[in-house]
Amino acid sequence: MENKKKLLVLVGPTAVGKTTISIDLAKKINGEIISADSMQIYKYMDIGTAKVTLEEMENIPHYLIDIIYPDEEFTVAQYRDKAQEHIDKINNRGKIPIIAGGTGLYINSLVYELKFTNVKPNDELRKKYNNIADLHGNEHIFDELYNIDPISAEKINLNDRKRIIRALEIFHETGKPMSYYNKNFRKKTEKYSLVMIGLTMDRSKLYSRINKRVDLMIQNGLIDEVQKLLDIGYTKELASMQGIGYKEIIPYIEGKAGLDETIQILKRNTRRYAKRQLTWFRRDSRIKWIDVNQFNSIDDITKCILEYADSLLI
RNA sequence: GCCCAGAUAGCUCAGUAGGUAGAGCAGGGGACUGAAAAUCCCCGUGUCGGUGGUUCGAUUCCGCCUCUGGGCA
Repeated sequence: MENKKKLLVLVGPTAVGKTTISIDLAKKINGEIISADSMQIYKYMDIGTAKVTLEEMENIPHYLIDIIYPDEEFTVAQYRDKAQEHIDKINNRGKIPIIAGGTGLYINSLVYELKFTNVKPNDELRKKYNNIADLHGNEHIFDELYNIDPISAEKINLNDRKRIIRALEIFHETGKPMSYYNKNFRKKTEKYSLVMIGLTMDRSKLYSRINKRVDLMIQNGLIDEVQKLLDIGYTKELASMQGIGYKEIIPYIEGKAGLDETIQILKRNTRRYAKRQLTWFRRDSRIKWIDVNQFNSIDDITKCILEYADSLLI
């Protein structure tokens, strides 16, 4: 029997304490950390993404943080390729890779047999379809999709323009409908000796942590950080600038919103994001959930994780 | 102490010419496959402040009480 590579995945909503716990865990199991966070990949975006600092890392190697500039494009497929490389290398060194992060799609790209088509984003095509939809309504492009790929069209809402366009894009580039590629939609990977841990806590406690963290971000200079990004020339249209903590601050900098209002919206959007993350991760039955409030210390939480992960420690 | 205005969903408020009520925000649930911190879908029962009265029936009308604003002393 072949020796499967080991993989420990640590997920959870924003502000639940993933960073601290992942580092403590890495120290105890001789692990290295691979981030699964779609915003921490960007350089210069530190405060708003609650990025780990060098000091916090405590010499534990971290990967896939600060890997591109905010105006560069990045996709899940790239993430998956890079992450898999790191997983292999860390295993080869006799250490345990820990995926830690909150971006569900990135996690799924490693933990399911996602067969991405080889259709890369086509900005021109996307622009074209956006224009059509602006002029004639979503119905127009939705109908086009329905004619070529009714199966996918059934699953996509008329208002979800992004997905309609992506499905059209796939057909346009390959001549085959998206549903053709999505046959093994939710096939769990068997590639790894895998343990998945989810961190959670009482919703109201999580929300007050989020609110406090946002206040702290503002205190620590989030507004300056956003201002600097704008000064460099990174515009609000960039995917990176759509991140929570950036898209809300820009109207304030532009004088279109007051500070209190801005902070309220930022807190709310972060709360909603945490909720969506929980929705996403709840779907994966492999995740073993840990309510972090039931423990008195980080050390106790890590010990609990180690019990779940004993199969990796042999 | 007196006069006036309020008291309805977690918050701000609307409403019922008497037949037990609905918006916004907040919040909850869900979807998701190369933009994902993105994008999208669904969800509103609450002693209508308390108590007594009128009435077949009161959150709605009347009395008293409590509380909160504002005004007069």
